[in-house]
Formats: sequence, structure tokens, C-alpha cells
Amino acid sequence: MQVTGALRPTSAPPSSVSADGAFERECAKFFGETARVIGVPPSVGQIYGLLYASPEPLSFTDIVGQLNISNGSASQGLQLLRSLGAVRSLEVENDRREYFEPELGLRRLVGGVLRERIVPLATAGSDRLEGLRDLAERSGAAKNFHLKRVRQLTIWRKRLRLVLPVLDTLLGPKEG
Amino acid sequence: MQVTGALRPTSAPPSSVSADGAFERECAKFFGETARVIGVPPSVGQIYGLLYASPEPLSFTDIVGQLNISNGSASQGLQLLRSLGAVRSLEVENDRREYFEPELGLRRLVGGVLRERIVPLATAGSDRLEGLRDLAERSGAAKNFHLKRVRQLTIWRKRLRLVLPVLDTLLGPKEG
DNA sequence: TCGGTTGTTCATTTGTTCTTGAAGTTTGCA
DNA sequence: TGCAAACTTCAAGAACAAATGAACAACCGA
Repeated sequence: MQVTGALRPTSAPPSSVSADGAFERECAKFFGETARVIGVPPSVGQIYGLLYASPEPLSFTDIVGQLNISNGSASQGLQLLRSLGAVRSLEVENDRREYFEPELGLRRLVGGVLRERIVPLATAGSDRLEGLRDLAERSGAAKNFHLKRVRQLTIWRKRLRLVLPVLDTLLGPKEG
Repeated sequence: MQVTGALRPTSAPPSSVSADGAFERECAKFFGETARVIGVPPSVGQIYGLLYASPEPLSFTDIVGQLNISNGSASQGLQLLRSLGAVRSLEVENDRREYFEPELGLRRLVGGVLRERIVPLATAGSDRLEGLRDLAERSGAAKNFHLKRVRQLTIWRKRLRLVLPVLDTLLGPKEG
């Protein structure tokens, strides 16, 4: 990817940032705290929040500097965000640094989390269910009851699977 | 609530349990591991799993004994499960002990988690958004951009709120 | 009213997850 | 070729969450 707009040098924060960067900081905090809910580390939420609040793409160094986090956190955090499809990276001509901007489509964001975190779990759970069914077959007096429970688990699974695609369309257009 | 069926004494496990209780243990483990996904402690998932696998309601002491967890864990875990509406407690005549059985309606289960965990969070986030809007108003050159982002956050929130009721109906009947 | 059973509370311990920071790799530039 | 900037990796420590167990309250039957 390629960006044409002038990017300010890392050492000089963009003039378009509010005088004291209060909005950026609060936004990072907000996403940082919200992150926990979907099971991602606070620092990762903060990175997304900072990018979300920034009119211009930010470099690795910008992020480390503005959030006061370690290089390690930033590196790993950005990796996770990439894997979730929550950030995009841009290349700038004659600049070795990688720049980042946030993915803004809610549908894509949620989709990324579902794909990376929920779906694998559902798959693993599937094998697990088979194991339970085997055990139920080997049960004594409770065999029928246990099999009934396994069948119900199967039904739950089906319903939950049904929900995912519906969620997807409910979250609006891929963009925005 | 009142149960009429004969409940075995705590000291003697029900004969209807499979010879070695393998199904019960695996079921507890399964729910214990799944619990993490929705943000509840493993021990709490295990309790639900054990109840789920048990043909008869279980007492506090049964649970502590079969799962090898401390009284404290069991007590707190059962409290959480009650608050989520994931277990019901039964009284037995001439028995001071409290007996527990699992809620089996997927819709109720999910509903409980949404109500106790997601909804409060959404409410708190609402105030948070107002704070962000104020900060955006005070921003300098980036004011318009920041206001745009706040508006988008508002839209996201609306969409997410829309999803909850739909989820509810998608999860089937209140029972089962 | 005494002693045992049922269950709760909470400070402490245990265990897990997150973050850090130092060491290392790659790239570009002088 | 050497040096500095831009990252990455990973072992170790800090921060956080969960489980324990001991002390306590409530109830019940003898």
C-alpha cells in the first residue's frame, strides 16, 4: 500500500493533534479498557485507540512514544492487530518505517475477532463433543441421560453457528 | 422450588452415575475450558458442567467433593451462576442442604450473560462517549476529524445495540 | 444449649497473563 | 564497512485474577 499525503517526521508530532493530545489519550484509554471485554490485552486496545484518534497514519516510533509503552509491547500488539485485521500498514516512499492506520469497518473488525478467536474454538469444541459422545456410550445406568445431554450440546452448537453469519450482515456494510 | 424424587445421600454417589464418573469429569472439564471464552473463571464452568452431566440435582457438598475444589470456590462460583441465571436451586423436604440443577435454555443462558456483563458495560461506555465528545469539541485543528470519529463510535454503538435483541430471538425458545 | 452440618466471607497464596527491557536481526545510508 | 534507525524476540519481572483455607454465622437436632 502506498500513501501520498505528506507525513510529518516522527520527531515532530502532527500539528493537527489537539493542543495537548487529550482526545488521543482518552481515546487510547477508552479502547484500552474496552479491549479486555473481547479478550485482548489493554496495550493492544490502546494502540488501536490511538490510531483511531489520529488524523494521520502513525509509525511504530510514534506509537511507542505517545503511549509510553515498550518496543516489545508495540511490536506484539501490532502483530495481533494485524492478525485480527484491525490495522493496515502503509509504505511511504523513501521511508523505511512502517505506518499504521485503523480498520474502520465494524463488520470487518468484528469479523476478524470472530474468525481468529471464536471459530477456531468452535472447531476444537467439535472434536471435544465427539469425545463426550464416546464417554456417554460407555456410561452405565446414566447412558441414556448422558446421550441426551450430548445431543443437546450438538443442538446448541448448531444454533450458535447459525448466529455468526446473521451477525455479520447485521453489522452493516463492510466499510464504515 | 420443591423436588419430589428421591435424592441419594451425599455420602453415597447416585447409582445412575457412570461407573467411574468419566462422563461427568470430562463434561466439567469441557465447560471449565469453554468458560474462559465468555470471561468466567474455570471453576465456575466446571460447576455448571458437573451439574449439566448429572441426572440428579447436586448439593453443595456433592459439588465440592466431585470437583475437588474448596468450599470458597464452590460458594462463590454458585453465587455467580445464580446471578447469571445459569443454575436453579431446589429445596428438599427435611433436608437443610440446597440442591442445584442447571438452566438448560440456551436463550436464557446467553441472555443472563448479556444482561449481567454486556449491558452494564454498554451503559458505562455511554458516559464515556460523552466525555470523548467534550474533548473533541476542545480539540484544535483536528476538531472536525475528532468529532467525525465520535460520531462513528456512536453509530457503532447503535449497531451493536441492535444486535442484542436479534441474538435473543435467534437462540430459539426460552426453554431447551 | 451443645455440637455438628451447611454454607459464606475474606485475607493470603497460587497461578496466569501482560509488559518490559535487553539482545539480536535487518535495512539503508554515509 | 561501519553505524544508526527500525523493528523483533524472548526471558524475567510486574500486575492481575482465581483458588484456597481458616474463621465465622446460621441452622438443626439431640
